[in-house]
Amino acid sequence: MSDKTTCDHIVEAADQLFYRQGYEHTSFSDIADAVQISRGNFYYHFKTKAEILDAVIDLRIGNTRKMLERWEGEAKHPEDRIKRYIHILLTNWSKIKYFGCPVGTLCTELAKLNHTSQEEASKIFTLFRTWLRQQFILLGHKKDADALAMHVLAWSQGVATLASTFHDKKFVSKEVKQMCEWLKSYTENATQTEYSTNQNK
Amino acid sequence: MSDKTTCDHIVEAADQLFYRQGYEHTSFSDIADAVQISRGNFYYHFKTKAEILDAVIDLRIGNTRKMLERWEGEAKHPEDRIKRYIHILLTNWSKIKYFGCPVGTLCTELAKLNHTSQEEASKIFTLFRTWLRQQFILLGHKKDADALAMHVLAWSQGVATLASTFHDKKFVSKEVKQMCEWLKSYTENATQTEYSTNQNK
DNA sequence: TTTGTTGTAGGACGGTCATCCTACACCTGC
DNA sequence: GCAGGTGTAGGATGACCGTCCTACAACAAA
Repeated sequence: MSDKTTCDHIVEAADQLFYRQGYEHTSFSDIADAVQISRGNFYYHFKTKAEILDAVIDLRIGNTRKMLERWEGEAKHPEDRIKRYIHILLTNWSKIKYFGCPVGTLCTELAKLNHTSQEEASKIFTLFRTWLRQQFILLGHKKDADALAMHVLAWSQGVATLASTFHDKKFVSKEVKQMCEWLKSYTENATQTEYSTNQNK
Repeated sequence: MSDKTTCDHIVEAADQLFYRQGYEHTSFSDIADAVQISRGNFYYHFKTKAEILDAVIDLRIGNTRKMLERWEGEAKHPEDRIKRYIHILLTNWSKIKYFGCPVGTLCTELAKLNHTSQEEASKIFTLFRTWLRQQFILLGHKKDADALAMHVLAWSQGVATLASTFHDKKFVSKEVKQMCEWLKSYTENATQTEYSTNQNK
């Protein structure tokens, strides 16, 4: 906390505001108020709003990477790891209820703005995709791993979207349960022994 | 075409622009340019931007209702009707590729803006939900009908979101195929005879 | 012809936005 | 003490936004 720079604080505040209000609907003043900093002083840290966005995306990529690594430490079995992903829908329910999935909603917004950082934002999705794929490979689904990863991604995305529209936790719980059952059917005939903790490179 | 009022043209142009650029990112000038009308003259037709949004939502509700009725005429078997819904992902691919699902993205945006018309927009979702539920009831899944409807809704939403992020048509085709297969498993043991064309009321 | 309604054109308004500039406080090294 | 880098404060700028107003064209009814 003490060693965080003003720059870090700006990016963290922007991260939250972009999630809750959207990128475009968040002004410099909003961020300035959140960080308790002079509005005009932003130029010293970030030349443009797009630069803040890129920093926010980088932050999210970093945080996601850390989270995935943590999950790998906490759960050795790939099924349990994938379950961690699925369960974000419940653990982050209080936010998802109002603002949906931070990744999906950002990508959607940037697509409509035809923003330069669209591809950069999609990298957060790709991070999850690659990680999920790796888990499915470990489960023995080498050929279908990417399709399975995309399927999990899409499923959770859809649930998040409907969750924020209807604010219905029972629906989310039901879908999470279904996803876990579906996952189980892809786990049962997998060899239990040879899971490697090593990722790609 | 000839009997359309200026008002209709405004709403139709706004409908398209809200879909492609988002509600907030679309200005009065944008709509005015599209309709070839004086910018300041909007006040005569719509007192506020929110009023245009409500008109757009009403238009979408009307169009959706018409489409569902058309589907009912074209397909007598509930499975085929639900398939029509699933296949929008492919028939509207050229738009979904860039802008996602018009319903989901609007609801998501309005949620972040904390806009008054959030509930109104969610009615478009509810329209699909109710219709899908009815089809599942006709398929003999009286008890689970709503959950199944929500599942189809969520699944297609997620696919649309990832489709607009990765622009990958193969993925969409694959998921559509899977959805149809999944649907089939809920159709096979349904009684083939007694499908009623009558809806609720 | 006059009156009134309906619709349009174009610009004025107050506000907000991203951006940019300048003045100033703080600190470190000389 | 002084110079120079680092960070901050606060306001200026110009563009754009939603909103609103007024003048005017077109047409129908009186």
